[in-house]
Amino acid sequence: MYTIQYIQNPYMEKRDTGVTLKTTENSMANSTFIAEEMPTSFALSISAAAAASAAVAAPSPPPPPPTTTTTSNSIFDMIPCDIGDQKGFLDLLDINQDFAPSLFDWFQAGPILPPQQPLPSPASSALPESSEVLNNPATPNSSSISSSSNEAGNDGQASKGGDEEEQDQDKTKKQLKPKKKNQKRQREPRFAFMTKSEVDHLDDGYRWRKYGQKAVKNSPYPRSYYRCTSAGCGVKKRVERSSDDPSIVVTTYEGQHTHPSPITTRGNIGILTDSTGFGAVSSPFLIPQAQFHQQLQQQQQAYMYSSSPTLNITTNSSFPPSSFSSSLLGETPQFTPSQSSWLRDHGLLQDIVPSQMRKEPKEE
DNA sequence: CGCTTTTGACCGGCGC
DNA sequence: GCGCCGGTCAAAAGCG
Repeated sequence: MYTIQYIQNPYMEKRDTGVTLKTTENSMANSTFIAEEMPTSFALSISAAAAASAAVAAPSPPPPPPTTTTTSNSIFDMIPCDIGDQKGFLDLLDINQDFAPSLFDWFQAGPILPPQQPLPSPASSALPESSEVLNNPATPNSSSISSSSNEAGNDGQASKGGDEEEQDQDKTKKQLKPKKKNQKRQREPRFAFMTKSEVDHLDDGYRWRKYGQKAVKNSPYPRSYYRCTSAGCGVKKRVERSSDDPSIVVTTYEGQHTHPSPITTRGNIGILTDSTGFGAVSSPFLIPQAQFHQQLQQQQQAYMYSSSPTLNITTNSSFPPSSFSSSLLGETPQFTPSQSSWLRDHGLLQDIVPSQMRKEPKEE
């Protein structure tokens, strides 16, 4: 099972506000995504075993303990992490804050549609500024984010290609990009989650190339930096093991993929597909925004009519499927077709599914 | 041979 | 201004 929690400051502490996504599947694990400042916490549970069922937790009640004990191998066991940034998760995502960001939103990191059905849940107001999501599940690969910093990151770097001349100048400058000083580089939306895993680098369906590794202060474990290998795709991710709990891996994603997941392409995601409808998975990263919006709208409508919504996202953002309701905590959550597709489209399930499941279905 | 990982150097931001 | 730290670069090594 995966437990996903949304925490405001994942890193430092798991806050109340959190969403927990729990999935219990064969080999699934628990992950918790935490988004900063998420007003309410919600939990989502998915039981993969059943085939893609998921439930979302309800909003208000005190957030469940972040630590779940499951094990899985994919990213999807998330645990709350903290992303260093102070910025709100929404900011990072570039999401309209009016709509409370949801975990899903986060995943998709894309623009969100206006809520068609305002959720009753109050949490919304709170979302103001958090920006990162963490999850603390206990599964195979989890990681937490720490986006804090200032990141000077580089997204902005255009550098490389940019001017070769610069390179000539100095090697010293090699990496420099003429960034404008005043202009801090804009950070791409980031999303972090923690997963309990023995493997540091989780298989999330995309291909990554490691471009750096740094020792982390106050932690015996190094942080690894990965970049999506697809041409033109600037998505990056950081992976580090929690010093508090070595079994937990914190993964932070930054940016949006501009291409489909190799896995998807290959049809690896099958797991949930067929029966569950997770099939044609397209993670949020994969979908062009315009298209994504359309899908969302359609999906939203679908949700509205969904007869048995099991998941509920409590943020004010109605966005994601309002149908996700928290009804099923603890039990095997089930996704309605529309829900499934929603998750799928947003990359939730896809991302959440442990690689194991995708690759080698286990029994657990 | 091509791609990925390793690893030391370097840069920019931030705090003191 | 200086030092620390996070993040990135790129050459070299490793691997299939």
